[in-house]
Amino acid sequence: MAAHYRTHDRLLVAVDCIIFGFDGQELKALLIKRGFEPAKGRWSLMGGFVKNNESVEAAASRILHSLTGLTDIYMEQIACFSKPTRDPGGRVISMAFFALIKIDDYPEELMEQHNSSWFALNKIPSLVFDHKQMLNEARTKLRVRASSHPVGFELLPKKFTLPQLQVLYEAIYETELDKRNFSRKIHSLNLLKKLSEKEKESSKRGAFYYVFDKKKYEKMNAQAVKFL
Amino acid sequence: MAAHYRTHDRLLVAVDCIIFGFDGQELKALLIKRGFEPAKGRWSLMGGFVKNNESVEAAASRILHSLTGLTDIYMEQIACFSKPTRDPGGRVISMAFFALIKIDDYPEELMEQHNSSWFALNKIPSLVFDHKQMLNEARTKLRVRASSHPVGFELLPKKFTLPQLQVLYEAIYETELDKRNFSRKIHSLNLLKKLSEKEKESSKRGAFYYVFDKKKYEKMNAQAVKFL
DNA sequence: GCAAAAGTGTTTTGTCTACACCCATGA
DNA sequence: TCATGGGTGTAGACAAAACACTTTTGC
Repeated sequence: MAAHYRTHDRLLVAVDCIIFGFDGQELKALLIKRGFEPAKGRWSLMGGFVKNNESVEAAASRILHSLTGLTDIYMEQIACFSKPTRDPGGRVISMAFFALIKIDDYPEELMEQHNSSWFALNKIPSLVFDHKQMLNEARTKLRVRASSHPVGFELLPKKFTLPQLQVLYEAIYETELDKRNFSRKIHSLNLLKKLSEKEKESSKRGAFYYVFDKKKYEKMNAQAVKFL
Repeated sequence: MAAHYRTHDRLLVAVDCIIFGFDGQELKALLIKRGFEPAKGRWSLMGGFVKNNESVEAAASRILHSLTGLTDIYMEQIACFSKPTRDPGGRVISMAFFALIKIDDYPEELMEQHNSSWFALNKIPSLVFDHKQMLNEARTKLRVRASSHPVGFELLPKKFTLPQLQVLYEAIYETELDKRNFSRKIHSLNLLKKLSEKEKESSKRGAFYYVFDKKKYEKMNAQAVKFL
């Protein structure tokens, strides 16, 4: 590996992750209290620096793992934020990612340990730097993505009911959906397996559980399914 | 501006631009023969390094300007390419952009001067590094973008005819469109102003010129118009 | 027996697609 | 006068939206 590019500037490259979770009612984002200067003590996205020997995706995975203990998190690039003055601590460009996790997979202990907390999207506190903008773009991107790819399931437990799925999509799109149309649409995709078991907590009658049939989805090698 | 992040790795950050043009028949991409090692003499996207005091967008604009002499080029981030081994010349992460220019605005002299050349998208030669992948993602992104935003006009002269516009969209989507449906769709958007002048080169009858009414579009502050 | 959520079909509306003929003009 | 590309309307197919009642069961 020769060194041809000696004369050019080298920059600090960070990744910042918008981690979305769903509590059954609302979409939430995981934020942490910054533990170091500058802006120590303020709410911020989870982030870190990209190392010399890793891709930005690898950096994001590493950082997500260090916060949540999870691996194989669904993740997607949003955009590069690179205004020279965006971080008063130095010249840092940041690649923003959104990540989708099942909210229950993130253990409470770690929340205390890392000073992290879930915030409903309409109750986001002031954030450091350009993190609010990143979060807004993440939301937009999530909506776009969810409309053509089955990413919602990343936010739900393995087993979920149709009403739960509907509430999730209503949260993502910030709209109300008609349950008959929703049900028909979902079933027409043929991507769910109905279980015989029922969820009985939220109603007396109980709602059937479903699981997402990932294999089937991959088989139909659909780049994009018109989802909702 | 303190220096808080001293211990972290610094990386070379590049931008690479997929410059699209339209010659009235086909979509083309502007490529240049690399003038420096590594991979000197091979076809490549136009790129360069991001400087310490500029954003990636500013770097892309600067680089596009240096190649084409143009300013205010329509431009959009595609994705960050960052595999550690992607560039044998060193550890460089690259932000890919696509750019849309009017093909006639790029003067022939500059093509010789920079060893650049337009290539139809189905006749792209072998490219350095991961540039082919960047180009493919650019194409996808252009399609997505053009389906919901009026970006096609960036590729056409100020005055254009409906048949010209249709051929452009057929090139972007790689499909044939029905001219009656196309015409109705375009007119229903109410974003074109019909001129009284006609284009008479490509037919005896002549086709009316139109211009895109950018002000009107911005007034309807449409984030997204379902375009085609 | 009633409150509360689950589940299911039909009609209406609007959008997308397919399709064919006349028009204006230069050669 | 004819060859060439420009311009226009309508009917059928399909998908999306609106809409209400019955079922189950714990209390």
